[in-house]
Amino acid sequence: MYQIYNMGTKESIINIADDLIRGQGFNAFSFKDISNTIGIKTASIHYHFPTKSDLGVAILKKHIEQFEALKLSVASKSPMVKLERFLSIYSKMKSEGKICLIGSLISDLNTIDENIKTELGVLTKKLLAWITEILEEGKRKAIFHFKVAPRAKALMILTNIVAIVQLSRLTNDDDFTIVKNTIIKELKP
Amino acid sequence: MYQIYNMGTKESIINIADDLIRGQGFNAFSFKDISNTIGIKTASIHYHFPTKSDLGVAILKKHIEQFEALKLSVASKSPMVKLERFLSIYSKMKSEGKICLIGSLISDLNTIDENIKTELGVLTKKLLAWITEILEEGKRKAIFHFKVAPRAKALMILTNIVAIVQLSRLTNDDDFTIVKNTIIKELKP
DNA sequence: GTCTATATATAGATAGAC
DNA sequence: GTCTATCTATATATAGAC
Repeated sequence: MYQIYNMGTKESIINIADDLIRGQGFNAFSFKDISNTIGIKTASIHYHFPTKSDLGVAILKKHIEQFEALKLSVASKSPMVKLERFLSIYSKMKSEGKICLIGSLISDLNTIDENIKTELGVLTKKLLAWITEILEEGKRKAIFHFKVAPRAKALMILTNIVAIVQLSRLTNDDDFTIVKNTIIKELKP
Repeated sequence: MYQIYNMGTKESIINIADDLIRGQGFNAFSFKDISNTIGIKTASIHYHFPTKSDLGVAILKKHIEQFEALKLSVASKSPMVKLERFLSIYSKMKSEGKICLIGSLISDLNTIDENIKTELGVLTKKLLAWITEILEEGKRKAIFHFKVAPRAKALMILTNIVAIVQLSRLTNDDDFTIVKNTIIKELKP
């Protein structure tokens, strides 16, 4: 309830750091990078986030909130629409030359603070559970067809999209679209 | 042909740095980490590898050589054996708590030296081409069954395994086995 | 809330002795 | 080939003025 006004700087820091993590990685970005972009001294960033880990946790909490909002916004839609909405987030990401937060932080898992790790676990499990739900609903309604357990299929799809948004930068940008389309195609009879 | 003897230190540096990259990430590991493990001063490491990037390139060339050797060693085997041999590398990796070199470096793509990037591209494309060949051969011999193009299917499998060896550290270690088994299962009729 | 100034640590890298 | 010593740069973080 407090701090309703003047939230601009704090949010700006979160958004810029988010972009930096998903563009350079957590260990490669620095407070100076934020400083250069936003026009604020590094010491001032520490006023909003005492440590780099605190900033990391804040970014994850933002993503968790955004995920919950997305989930809610398509709750009444068909499983196919839900799945396509999920995949479209990665299409946007790809077009912006970024990778996803989970994919960026997971490779640094052994070097990040325990608090970041915890929130990353929360986000990843929520996302996986949601994809599992979408697949279950789609199977029940005979929209999706697959042989394995819904959670196993959700793991397949999540790993496909998290990795291809990164790998396609090296193999071929079109590979992103190929994988995205194949995910959909393999769910059809 | 030169330097056949006394290669111990240089190879040790490569092997330890390899482990460090696949455990902590390229930007998180330092020459001091190697120094602590191998018992050699950081300045001495620079004698063998002038820059950190030179070391990175050497590690990638080692992986490319090892890949070529693996490919050759199973050339006469059935497609299923080849695929299982490929997947078993990731099983070993998983049991050692490591991730793969491609998966580790790809998330740092925007921060690594151009020379490393080039070699990473070589390794990734070679691996992808090999998986594609295996799938083509398997399809021709009616051992594997899949609807999409072999290269598209290879992208699906590669992204599955590269990402699950990382993600399963957060979701559930058993998820690695689930994905590995699902890859095989989905290739059967 | 942002600044200047500074503390402290660590990074990659080089020079030159042995 | 490895060492000591050092350079330069940059990192996260803190103290205290404004």
